[in-house]
Amino acid sequence: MNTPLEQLALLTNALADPNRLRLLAACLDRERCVCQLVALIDLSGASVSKHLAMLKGAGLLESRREGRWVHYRLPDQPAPPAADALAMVRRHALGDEVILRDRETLTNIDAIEPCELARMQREGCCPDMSCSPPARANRAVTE
Amino acid sequence: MNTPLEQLALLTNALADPNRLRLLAACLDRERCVCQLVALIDLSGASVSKHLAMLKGAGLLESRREGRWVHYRLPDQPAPPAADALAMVRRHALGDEVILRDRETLTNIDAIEPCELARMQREGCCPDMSCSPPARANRAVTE
DNA sequence: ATGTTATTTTCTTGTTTAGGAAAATGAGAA
DNA sequence: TTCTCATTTTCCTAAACAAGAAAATAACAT
Repeated sequence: MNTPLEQLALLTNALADPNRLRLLAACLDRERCVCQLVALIDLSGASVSKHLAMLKGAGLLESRREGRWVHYRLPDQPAPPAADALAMVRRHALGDEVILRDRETLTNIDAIEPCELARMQREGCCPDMSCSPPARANRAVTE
Repeated sequence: MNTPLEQLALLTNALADPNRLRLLAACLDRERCVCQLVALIDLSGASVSKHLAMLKGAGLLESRREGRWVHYRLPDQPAPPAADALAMVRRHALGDEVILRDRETLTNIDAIEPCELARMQREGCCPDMSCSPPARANRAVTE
C-alpha cells in the first residue's frame, strides 16, 4: 500500500509521542481495555482513542471488540518493521521511570473489573488510580 | 539529560519524516558533506541543515567541520537506542525505491569534487544532479 | 583588513498535530 | 423498541512543524 519509506515514517511517527509510547508499553505484556488505558493516562477518552488508532494504523497494535469494551494488544504477527520497532520499545522504554510507575499502576488497575473501573471513571473518582491501594480499592466509591 | 521515554520520543520523531530518512540513509555507508546532501534532496540548504541538526540532536548523526564544509556521519559509538534505530533504518529503508535511486545519484555526486558541486549549485545547474552522467558532468557548466 | 562562500540561525507563513467538547456509533440491557 | 454507556468520530482551537527568504556565522582567500 505504501512505499517502505512512507511505512517507516508512519511507524516512527506513531512512536514519536510520550503518551503513545506509554500506551504501547502498557500493552507489551497483555492486552488492555481502552478504559484501563484511560485510567492510566491523564487524557480524555477521545484522545486516548485517537492515539490508539494511530498505533493501530502503524501496525503496532490490533484491536478486538468484546461487548461494549474494546481491547488493544500487540499484533500476532507484526510486519518486520513493526516487530523491530516493538523490540526497540521493549529494550529502551521499560527502564523509564514513568513506564515503571505505569506498570505498578496497571497492577492496581488489573485488580478492578472493567465495569467497576468504568463506573469509577463515570462518577469521577480517581481518574489516575492514585487512591487505589495495592489490594483493590473499589468499595470506597460503591455507594 | 532526558528521561529514556523522552529520548525515545526524540529519536523516533527525528526519524518520522521521509526527507530525514533519506538524509540519514545517505550517510549510512560514508560521511557526506552538506552540499552533497543538498544536491541529493530537493530542498533549500536551510531546510537540509535543519533536518540534519535534528538527526544530530537525536544522536543519529555527528558532524565534523573541514574548512568551509561540514560533513555528517554516523556516530562512532551511538547510544543504544540510536544504534537500534539505525539498524532498523538499515534493514527497512535500503529496499525502498527512493532510497535506491538516491544511492545511484550519490555515486554521481561522489564523482564531483565538493568545490565543483558547490559552484554548480551556486550557478543553478542541476540541483538534483539529473543532468550528470555516470562519469562526471562538470564541464557543461564550466565555460 | 575586506571579500567570498558554505552552513546555520532567525523570521515569517502555511500546514499538521494534540487536545477537549460534543455529536455519532456500536453493543448490550430493560 | 428505548435506554445506557464504552468507544469513536467530528469540530474546533492552540501549539508544533516544515519550508523558504534573508540575516548571521564561520572559515578560507586576497
